[in-house]
Amino acid sequence: MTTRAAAAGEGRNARVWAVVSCIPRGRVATYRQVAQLAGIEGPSGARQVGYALAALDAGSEVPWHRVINVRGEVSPRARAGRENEQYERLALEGVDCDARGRIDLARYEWDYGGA
DNA sequence: AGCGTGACGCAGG
DNA sequence: ACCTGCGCCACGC
Repeated sequence: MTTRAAAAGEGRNARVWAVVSCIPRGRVATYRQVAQLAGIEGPSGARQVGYALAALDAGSEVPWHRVINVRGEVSPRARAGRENEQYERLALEGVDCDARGRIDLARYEWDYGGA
């Protein structure tokens, strides 16, 4: 599963995790946004972020649940069950989604420039 | 040194 | 608004 990526040796994934850790509670950021803040520019930057989060270790202090896709949805993962956890964690922070499982980005998207 | 794994975003229809 | 195809990089074995 290629997890536990660079637990000690920090590479690009650590960069992503650092950015995600900066997302305020009650806010969400898109993969694309995290990629940009992490300095990963490119058409597939968001994917690189997804890879980095996928490599995150369970029990990590990184608020990975605050990262969603541009549609305002939780990206479907390989392992079923975790997806629900993400929505649950967000709900605990006051981030709700509609019946379709979509989060209002206009309302919850992290505005790093306004803080 | 090479292959498989893995949480996306955009353009086009 | 929805669906489909394509591009992409880091890490473990």
